[in-house]
Amino acid sequence: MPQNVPPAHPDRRADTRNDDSAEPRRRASRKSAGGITLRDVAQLAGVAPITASRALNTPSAVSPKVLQKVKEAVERTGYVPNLLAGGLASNKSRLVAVVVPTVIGPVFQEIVHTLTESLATAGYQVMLGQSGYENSREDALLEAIIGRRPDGVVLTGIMRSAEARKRLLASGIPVVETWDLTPTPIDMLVGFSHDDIGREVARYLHGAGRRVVAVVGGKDERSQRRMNAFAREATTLGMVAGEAPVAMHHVTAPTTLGQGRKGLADLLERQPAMDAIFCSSDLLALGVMIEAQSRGIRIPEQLAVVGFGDLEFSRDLQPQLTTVRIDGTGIGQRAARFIIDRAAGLEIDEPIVDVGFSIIKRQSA
Amino acid sequence: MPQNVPPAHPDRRADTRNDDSAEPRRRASRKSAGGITLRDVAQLAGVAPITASRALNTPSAVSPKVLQKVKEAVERTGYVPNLLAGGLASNKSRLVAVVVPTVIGPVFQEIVHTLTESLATAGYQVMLGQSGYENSREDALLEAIIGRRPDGVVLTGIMRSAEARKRLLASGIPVVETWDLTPTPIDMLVGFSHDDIGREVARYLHGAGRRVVAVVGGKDERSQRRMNAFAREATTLGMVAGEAPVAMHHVTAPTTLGQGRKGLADLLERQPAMDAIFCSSDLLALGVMIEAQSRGIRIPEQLAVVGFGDLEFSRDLQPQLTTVRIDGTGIGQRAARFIIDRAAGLEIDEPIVDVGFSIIKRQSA
DNA sequence: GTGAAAGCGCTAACAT
DNA sequence: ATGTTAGCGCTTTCAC
Repeated sequence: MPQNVPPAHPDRRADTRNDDSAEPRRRASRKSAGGITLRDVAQLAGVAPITASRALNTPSAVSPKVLQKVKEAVERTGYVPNLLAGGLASNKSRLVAVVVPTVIGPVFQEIVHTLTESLATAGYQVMLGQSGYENSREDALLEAIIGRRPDGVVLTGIMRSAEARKRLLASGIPVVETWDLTPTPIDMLVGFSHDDIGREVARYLHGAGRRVVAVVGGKDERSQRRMNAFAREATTLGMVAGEAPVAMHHVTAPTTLGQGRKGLADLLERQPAMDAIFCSSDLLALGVMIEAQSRGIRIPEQLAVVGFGDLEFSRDLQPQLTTVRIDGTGIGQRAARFIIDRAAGLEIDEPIVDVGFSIIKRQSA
Repeated sequence: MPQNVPPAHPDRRADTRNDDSAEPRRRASRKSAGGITLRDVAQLAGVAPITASRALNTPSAVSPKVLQKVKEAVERTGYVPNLLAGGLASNKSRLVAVVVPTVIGPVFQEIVHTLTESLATAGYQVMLGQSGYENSREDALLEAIIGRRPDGVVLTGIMRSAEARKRLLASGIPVVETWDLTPTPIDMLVGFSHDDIGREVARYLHGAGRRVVAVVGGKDERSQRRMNAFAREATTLGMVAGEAPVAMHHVTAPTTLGQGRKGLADLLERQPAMDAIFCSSDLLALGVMIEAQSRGIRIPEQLAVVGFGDLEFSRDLQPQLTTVRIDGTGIGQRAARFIIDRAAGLEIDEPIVDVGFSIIKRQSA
């Protein structure tokens, strides 16, 4: 005789169709999304919902037979777990917020790409936020992020207000700051020193025999730090014309090729003696090169050009561009690992990483 | 005043436990995230949770007095609504999945940027997905997306497998396809015709007096369509050398400047008579220009070059690059609007939009 | 290894 | 205008 199993998981929705004479009218059950739920899968597999859940999340915790049945049921129904519900119940959203000033421009592409890839592989999705170069809607963005209860936040290239800092800290969400070495990180950090870069580039040009340097640089804070460190070091090394300070041409971010062209034109007037230019992006450097070429200035003979970013095209320019390379992929991977490890409850022994940079020596300088 | 009343025991006698003592044995309550919840805010404001909810979501539905009190309570506690819970309850996640082949490269930047911006303004967040140019992990990606129950999906520049198509359709999530004009869209569509572009560019070059054309193009499907349409039209117009087909140099996506240089070198051998090249990206075009320059080939006198994408730098090149402009911002805005309107339950009268393109005539062709 | 109960934090539906 | 109730779909906790 077939054992009459009492309904292990009564269907509440079906309940509403029962006769309503015995009791005052039952409330209409609220409408569900109508999709397949874990309950449906479990029912089909003949197990309790929790068992189906375990079969999907910790397969080793159920018997092979059950695993098989559940898998079949999933297959048959096309069930896709509701991660909103799962996240609410488990307090793990498997979502990581990535904040960049903007995705326009080549600067943060590599890091966004790598984060998205690495995290996807580990079962996390990336939520994208753009902070702009102004601090305007930073609060709204922060609210949107915290509201999703992400398992981590990766901050790239932005200056956060003290208020924002406090709220993030208070939220308890793991935070990885990148693209800089701040003295007092909120939590974890993967970056490099903009000051060091400026200094090293100055030394490199000095070693290459350059005597009067100039700068085309973006106005954003980090670019400024590279440029100022460069100018200081250059001055120390005597790479200036007489008493004049290092000539600097400032442009607004995001930097463009056109700004590079204008930059050279401007600097040529202000400091005709210069024989080397440090640009705060490869795009600016390309602009400088194109402008130089159209004026018959030969690179590197008359003018050395150094870029920043090592964009994909830089090695194929004519002449090949000497530039500063940042390992965006490495930064992304480390940041992803930090978040994943933290979510797994692992200890992070060294939460601050300096990934450094390298000067890629090519023909232009 | 609302108390922490122990949950009223549901009238379930089906429970077969027979050792139930008179006193309800208290299980350890499951740990909560520990954060401030709506309940806390409501309590502080002296109202029911639902009233606090209304104060936040539909302020017009509550009295000014209550609104004020709730706002104060939010302020005091630093409460941030849990959107996971809200999404689960309301069946609206306020999340939009955006899928691009890759964020590397300039092609999809504008659209991702605009979508993120527009949707953020409307209170939606963007979840980023990268499909790669292969169809490999498309299924895993789809699962990750559907699992979040987004209010919309924007698909950009990808070929979806029939299986993926079916699942998306079945999920009931509003879908906006972009970057192409497919004959049978899943749902909504904002795109342009790659065939038309190829055709128009051929006509333009013909009108400019060019007689033998060639192509440097990416191997991805849409690039191919532009290139093939271009070659067909060029052949029709007689822009070929004798019986020879239009010379085509194929490169793998993402396209690079270096590939453009190699492309010109290759084409120069295969079709020395050519006087015009259509490139499937501005980066390729720049490569062609640089290679031409290093060989002493004058543009546009000896060789006309047309790009695709109208990157920011293209107008600042020497000579300025003639190219095809796609309004990525416009596409992003329309796609965002489609999703927002659909989420608001509005009718979409014309769910298929052809945003067209324009040939930006500059010096290179 | 499996399951019942009890929520996670919020909102829809109904009631006042 | 405000409150009560009952879930949304899942996982944690505890029990066997």
